[in-house]
Amino acid sequence: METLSRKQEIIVVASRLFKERGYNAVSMRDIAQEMGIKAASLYNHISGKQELLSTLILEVAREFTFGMNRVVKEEVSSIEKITQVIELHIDITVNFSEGLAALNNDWMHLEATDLEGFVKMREDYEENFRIILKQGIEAGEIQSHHPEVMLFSILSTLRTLYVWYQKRGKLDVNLLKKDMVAVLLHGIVPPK
Amino acid sequence: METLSRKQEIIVVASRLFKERGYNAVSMRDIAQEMGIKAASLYNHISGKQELLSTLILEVAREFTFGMNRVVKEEVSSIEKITQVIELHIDITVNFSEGLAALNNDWMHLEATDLEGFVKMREDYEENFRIILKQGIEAGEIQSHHPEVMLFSILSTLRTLYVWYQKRGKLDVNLLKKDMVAVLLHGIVPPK
DNA sequence: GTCTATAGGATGATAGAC
DNA sequence: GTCTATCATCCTATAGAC
Repeated sequence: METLSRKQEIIVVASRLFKERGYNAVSMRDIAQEMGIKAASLYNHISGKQELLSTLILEVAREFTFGMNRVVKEEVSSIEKITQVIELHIDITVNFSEGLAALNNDWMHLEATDLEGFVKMREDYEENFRIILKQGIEAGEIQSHHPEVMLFSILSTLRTLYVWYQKRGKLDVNLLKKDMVAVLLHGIVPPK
Repeated sequence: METLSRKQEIIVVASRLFKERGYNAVSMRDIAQEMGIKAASLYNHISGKQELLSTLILEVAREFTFGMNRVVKEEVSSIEKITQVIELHIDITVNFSEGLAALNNDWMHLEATDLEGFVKMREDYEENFRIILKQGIEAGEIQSHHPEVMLFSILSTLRTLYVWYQKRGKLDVNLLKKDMVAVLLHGIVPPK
């Protein structure tokens, strides 16, 4: 239990450095120095640098997969599902903001087996989102624009949220959800 | 003139690799191998790895600064200015997509003097965009949501466009502009 | 759990031959 | 303009003492 706590501490430090400089620009010495120990000591708690990356990324990826699967099963309108997806992203941003940086920027540095699993989860996630949008279009709840443009537009906003959320002082989460849903669903131009 | 062409060739190869793996995961040996020469030979054309990064990033950053300054001077409505900014991003995405990856992901690896200049340009750019939004709100052209949410939402979509533009087969640029403006300005929900 | 010492290899860059 | 050879430094990771 003591080692588990120490391991977690390493992961927290590593995630902060990965976020600031990227996986490849952070050395084991950097992480160790930040903790006040020597690099060799890290290996008593973790198997290597790769473990840090995959732990960080896969934990967050599973949150997304789990959350999306929950939303898909709901028996509500497409608009309501999209609202819930937006809220899911904001919740994950608030709770896993450090891991999100690794997931967004360093996923390609995962080792082969982890990479494969990650890409699969990501594709499934996008496909579920795509289906929700298409169902909304069929039901007349959503504009019949090219669904890919909408999917991409919403997803890139939500995926980058972690960068911006920390730069501003931590905002009220419920207010942020409300504003974000409004802007992403209805745009910035008032109705005529 | 011959050397200039060779130099350009190196930059093209480097930008592709940087985009795929990130600046720190690409070695001079990787770049050289891709060109069929040895790493040492690269130094006849460029001063070092840093020059490749700063050349790529600053070229694109200047395009943004130049384009934004042009839009700001126009005597048109705020909505029209935002439309022009969206089109500016799409034009740059189409013409400088490789450099955009470096700008988005590896700007923090610029050396001190270049980094300073880049951050300044980026802040000025955002501030100009912010002013356009605020003017639009005052004029009643734009919803009075928190301007930061709108700014962030639009900018993160536009900044990530390069990832998505290449994944799909190259789309018709004018159609993309039209769809993008529609989604970003009016959202995805049809007017009641 | 942390240390020192070190293996074994990659990295950016230079010197000098051709 | 490209090569070989090489330097000095950094990297991840291991072995073994305390």
